[in-house]
Amino acid sequence: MASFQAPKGTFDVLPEQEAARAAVLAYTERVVGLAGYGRIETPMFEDTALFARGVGEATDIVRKEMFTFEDGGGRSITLRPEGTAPVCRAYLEHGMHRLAQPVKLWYAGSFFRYERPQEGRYRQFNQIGAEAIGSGSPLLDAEVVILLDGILRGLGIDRLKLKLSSLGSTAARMAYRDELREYLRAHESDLSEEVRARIDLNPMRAFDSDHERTRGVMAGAPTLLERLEGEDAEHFAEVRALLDAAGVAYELDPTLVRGLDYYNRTLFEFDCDRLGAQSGVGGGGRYDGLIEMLGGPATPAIGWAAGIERILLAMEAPQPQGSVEAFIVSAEQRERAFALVLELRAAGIGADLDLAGRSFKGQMKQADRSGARAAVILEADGTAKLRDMGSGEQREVDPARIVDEIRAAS
RNA sequence: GUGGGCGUAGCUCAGCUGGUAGAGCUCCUGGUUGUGGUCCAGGCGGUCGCGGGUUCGAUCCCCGUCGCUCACCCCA
Repeated sequence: MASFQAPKGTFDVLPEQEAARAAVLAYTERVVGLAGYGRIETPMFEDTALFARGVGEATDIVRKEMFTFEDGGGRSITLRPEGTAPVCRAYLEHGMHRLAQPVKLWYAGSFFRYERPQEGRYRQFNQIGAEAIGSGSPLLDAEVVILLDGILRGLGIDRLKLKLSSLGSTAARMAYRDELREYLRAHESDLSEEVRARIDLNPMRAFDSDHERTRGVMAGAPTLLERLEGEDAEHFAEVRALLDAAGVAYELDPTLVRGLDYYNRTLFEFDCDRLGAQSGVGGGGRYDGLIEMLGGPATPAIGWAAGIERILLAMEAPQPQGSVEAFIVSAEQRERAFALVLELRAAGIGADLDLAGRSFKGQMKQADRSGARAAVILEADGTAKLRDMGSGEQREVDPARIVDEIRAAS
């Protein structure tokens, strides 16, 4: 038993798992790249206040899930729990409001949340995300939803469900929350203890309760979508029409609540039932007030994030890792084999040799395991043979022309 | 933070009502003076998570602790 293990909620990504992750990143880059998104990288940690203000003091993330510490200079630092606030910070810091709007950015990297791990949930996890800042057009709402939908489906994830809602304007949302709170208080005696405790903090959560009498109460509760008015209602109708036109299926879910304070208007989430309890693969929404909250000018924006680990869980078993093309087998000519391996690699051909002192038979076995299509057998008399590991065919080759022979064979 | 399940070889696991450990896979060697993917044989590999208790004796019972895992909360 090893004396050290990866810290709780963290994990190693082993070589055979990297290919699938790389594929997710490559595909994401292609899809968002075609839509004009440029990649941005922000620090793994930020000033704690950025998240406290940006994400919201009342959210679970800020109240109990942040990895916060003091640096040597007495500054309060937090390992980033999400990507939107940092990207907005960078937008402001680099004066991106001077660029043509909207500014389209995407990112991929690790995020940190101090939580009890479970399937699809880790303390250090990875996300891909996209943010489009500087436009309130419903076209942009539709674009980002379609991008994530395209990425997820393109990666082969099926049994995917898109839930869509709108929170309306911040003012409308606040008004609705007050109305809901009043409604809940009026029926307080029928509510479960947990729901009652959250009336002030997060009344929307009451819609998710399993408590029977609570459900009864909520069936008669006003919903946010019913309260959408004026421009908010128009905006949402337009987003829906655009998604319909694009053939993106969704279901309206007025109870959809994302646990971050900065959202307004369009809200969406992709669920996959292959994931168990943590069924959310990714989601996002519009956050027209965030930039202003961070000290910038009023700037509309929208974005999403998706969990790479959850994407991987939802995907079919992925493809195997890469392998070398040629494996050099030799009995007592390791130096010669080594020199040949170096020569092949220099020529751009993946090559390897036995590095464990194996018997001849063991070397052939390793050649097989390595996935190499060709094995080169160096004989004691200086001659060489080229063996096709797929067909088993083998022939003598000119030792001086091995690189060419292998190149020709592949 | 709360609750359930589990912690025996690198991996997956077995171990009956307590008598100081087994299998399969993997890996190495041999079966073929050298040729892999099948098969056969042998071998390497374990402080039975850790600490304490009960007992003549504990992997097996009890307590504690750490870890993993699933779920709640919430979220990726």
